[in-house]
Amino acid sequence: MGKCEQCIIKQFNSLKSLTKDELVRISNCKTSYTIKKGTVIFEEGDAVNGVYCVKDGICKLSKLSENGKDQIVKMVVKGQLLGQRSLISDENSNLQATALNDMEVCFIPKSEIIMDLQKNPKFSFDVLKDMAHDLREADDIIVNMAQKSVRQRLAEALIYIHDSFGVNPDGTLSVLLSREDFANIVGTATESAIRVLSQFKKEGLISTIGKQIKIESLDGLKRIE
Amino acid sequence: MGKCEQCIIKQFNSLKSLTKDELVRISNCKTSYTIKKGTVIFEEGDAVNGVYCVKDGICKLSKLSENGKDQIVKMVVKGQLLGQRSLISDENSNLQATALNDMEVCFIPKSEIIMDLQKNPKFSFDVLKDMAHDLREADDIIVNMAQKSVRQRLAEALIYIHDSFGVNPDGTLSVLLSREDFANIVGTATESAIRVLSQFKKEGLISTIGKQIKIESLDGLKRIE
DNA sequence: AATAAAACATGACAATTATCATATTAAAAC
DNA sequence: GTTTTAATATGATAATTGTCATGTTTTATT
Repeated sequence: MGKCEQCIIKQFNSLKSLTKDELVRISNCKTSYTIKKGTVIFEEGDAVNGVYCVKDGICKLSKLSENGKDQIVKMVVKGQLLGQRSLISDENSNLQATALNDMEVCFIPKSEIIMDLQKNPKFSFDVLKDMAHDLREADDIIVNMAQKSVRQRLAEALIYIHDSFGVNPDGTLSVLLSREDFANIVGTATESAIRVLSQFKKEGLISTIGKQIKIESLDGLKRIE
Repeated sequence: MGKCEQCIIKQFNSLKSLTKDELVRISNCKTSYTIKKGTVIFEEGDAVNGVYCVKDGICKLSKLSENGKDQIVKMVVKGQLLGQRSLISDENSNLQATALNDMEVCFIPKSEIIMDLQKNPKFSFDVLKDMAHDLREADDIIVNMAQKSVRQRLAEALIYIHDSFGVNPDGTLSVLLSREDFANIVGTATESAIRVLSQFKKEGLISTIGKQIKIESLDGLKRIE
């Protein structure tokens, strides 16, 4: 099994602020495993007793609403930490995490991380920065949900996914989502999301190869009012 | 001028985790003043170079959207800290803060707080918890915005304001908001907010005395589907 | 107190979005 | 390879919400 001290993934998240000794300690109690596409990693209401360091793959964080829809609030990709918040607030999770790909993760038990949070101010300040960033992102999402049309929100979702998670060699978005997932990101009915995507296709803003989506005109999408 | 060490307000926020020495130091460099209703405390894009400890009054945190509307993201009341996030992320504010009442605040310069964040793990863990809580709240707002009707959202906003900020002796909500503010919390047109409130009134769920709103049936509001 | 300016209210209508029905296509199971 | 199932697609229609017009009330100003 790999060692945290030597793991390159940690460069991309707060774990980089841990000392060598701390990393060695964590390395000894972590469990590293793979999660199959579609697996629910934790559910709403679950006690999440640790943090997942995502070595590969992507998962979605979503919340079930009363009308049966599953609003996607955030996506966590390679390099990021999953389950930070529940850990800190000492409450059960308010979100469900589901793997969108096959994932490779390391699970670090809560007790270890809490210890470091309490002893290493640099680490805890780093986590704080991460969280401040998430909060800022959440504010933007609130404003978008409240003030923009489905068409605008979907265009922005495509741009976001393109810019944040990148594209395959053939130019298609590297994160493969169902139309339902898109609807759940944007907060609309699946049919509406499908309709808008079809429209984008007609307008030449995107093209599709099966489920895969390729952005043909990033500028065009950005210009949508 | 009052001393932080003796201030009861700090009980309600993270400052309670500071040591006596730290509080004395902060007390010596804080400035305490009043802010008139309607004053913009800081704007989007401003560098917020400190934290406000709210001793009395309420303010709203909002973000301007492209269509000219001003989405309210959060309200900060007596006892809470204002400007935490911008402080931590070292970025300019993404939100505007506007006083809804006359406010009494203490302003603590950034450098002092950052020093404590880096030296007092208990304090920084407390701020972390606060932020985790805000994030959870933000998630809930996203889901509500995305999945619920204006009617439902407005009912929930009324319940939230009632439960979080309390009522006057005559039973009216203690936070006095314009219809436009309600619209900006719920993320709808002012006319729509007015219409829904009128409807609630007709249904006997609320009553009004001028701008003041009194909730007549909390259960009725909760039952709205 | 008279006037001006906001804020509140409501109607009429348009635009957006959801829902239901029903094809069509793609993927999974046998 | 065929059957079954799930995902995608599109039309028709209803429900929700936004916009514009206009009137009324409240609040502020002189």
